[in-house]
Amino acid sequence: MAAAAANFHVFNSEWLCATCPSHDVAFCRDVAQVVKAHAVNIEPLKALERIVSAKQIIFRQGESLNTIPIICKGWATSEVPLGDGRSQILSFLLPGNMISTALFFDTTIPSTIRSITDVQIRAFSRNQLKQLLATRSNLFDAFSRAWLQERSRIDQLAIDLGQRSAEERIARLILNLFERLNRIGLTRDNTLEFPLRQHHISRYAGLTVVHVSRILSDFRNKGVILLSERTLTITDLTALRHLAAIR
Amino acid sequence: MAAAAANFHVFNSEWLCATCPSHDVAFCRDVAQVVKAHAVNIEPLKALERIVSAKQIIFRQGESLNTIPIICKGWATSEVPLGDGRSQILSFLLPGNMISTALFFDTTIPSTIRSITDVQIRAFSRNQLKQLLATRSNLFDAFSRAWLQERSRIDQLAIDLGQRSAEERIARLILNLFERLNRIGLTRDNTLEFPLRQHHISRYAGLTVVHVSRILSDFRNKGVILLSERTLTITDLTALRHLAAIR
DNA sequence: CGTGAGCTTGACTTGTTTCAACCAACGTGG
DNA sequence: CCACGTTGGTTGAAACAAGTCAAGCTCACG
Repeated sequence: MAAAAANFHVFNSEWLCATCPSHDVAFCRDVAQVVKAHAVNIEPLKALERIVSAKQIIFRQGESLNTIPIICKGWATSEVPLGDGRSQILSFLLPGNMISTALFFDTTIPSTIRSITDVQIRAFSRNQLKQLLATRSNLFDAFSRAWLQERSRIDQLAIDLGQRSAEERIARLILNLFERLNRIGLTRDNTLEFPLRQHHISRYAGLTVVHVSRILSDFRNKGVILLSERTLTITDLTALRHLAAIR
Repeated sequence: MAAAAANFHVFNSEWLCATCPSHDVAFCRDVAQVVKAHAVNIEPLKALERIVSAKQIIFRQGESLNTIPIICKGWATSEVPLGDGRSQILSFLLPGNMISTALFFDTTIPSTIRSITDVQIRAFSRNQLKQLLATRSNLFDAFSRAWLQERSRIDQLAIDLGQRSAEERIARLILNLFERLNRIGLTRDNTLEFPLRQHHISRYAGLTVVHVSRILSDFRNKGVILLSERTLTITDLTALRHLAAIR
């Protein structure tokens, strides 16, 4: 861990760190101008930097934290173990996401955070960030947006799990990830890095790995996606949207 | 609608209105002392009172509100329609619950609120409540708790929908409602008012009405619950807990 | 008295899980 | 460098949980 000044740009609900290669504003080709216009620089704050290798537990459910960690690079899961081996993934954390907005109000982390890929994290002091939030209204707004988005995402998951078929859930997951990565400039030509294993998808979508495998094969056979070597290409966006929404 | 001074007592995450019969502190027999000790009186605020009869839409998804409404009496749902007739109930709102803590940060209401029974609501001005929150730290804490609880409940729903069987989901729903009502003194001898129709349960638990009917019959036959005339008695709490948690 | 909302039950269908076998890729230690 | 276990993915057959369709029932209400 090393402390360093944080040159973050807060864009919509993403907290993008200008000093991380994958976040460099220049890297976000399409959104670069918008980011520059709306970005909030929170340079005065120091952030603890931490690098975690793939498949490690970063924070354990119930652990106490007095920092607000943000994912700068890599993918992680926020998941809740059930004790009998089962576990539900509540969200996939991508670059720019806070681990949990709930950490502003409670030091206890409600879910286990586990890295999928190698992950780079920067953690702000909760108190310092709180103070900064109080004085900078645009930063406060950015935080509100992040919070509302986190909330609406979990709502959406509950809706999907309650009402939608396996096919719809997986199609929607792919589309969501695509859109989130797209917003921060991490896609190109309908193609994205896709480090998820089938067991991640299954634990997010409430399905068995076997069934996930069948459905992905199905998508491939239908020609809507191309997936190999941790890279996913949406070859027929219209068809995928159709699979995602309509029964 | 009528404006009146609000003599609310904020207890844990419940916002109990002393002037509503069902909330009268005296009514909360078991928790009366605790409430008195921890209650935060927010008398200076005026609240708009509103009474809605059963099965009405109180607020429609996407509607704009600049108040924070609280359920004083009766039950309601927070639900998201899917457009094709399906809809997912995200939470049941009981006396003392805010319609949505998200209303602090966004005027747009993210779900449709519909009354189950006749409902009495009091709505605070968002701005006034915000100001009061800033000056009274115990009120702020109460709000944080309400927010975190709302959040943890929706997380729990997603977990249940993703990982648990129909039987488990329904058993857990009954236990949750029991505990929530118990906390505000609205149960006696393992018995609670139970105004839910099977279609409410089905839309919350992501099941068909038919299947809910079968499972409830099953619970009755096993002798764990008694349910008739909108009244539910848990006759075998241990067995119900067992059904709720263990596969 | 008729109509609609809510509940129950039976027979049948379907989506998803379970179990099992097998394969490919990969890292590791002898 | 090979033998080996581990992780991740695919496929088939059978079992099962939940959905669908349909009929009939009660009850409240205008």
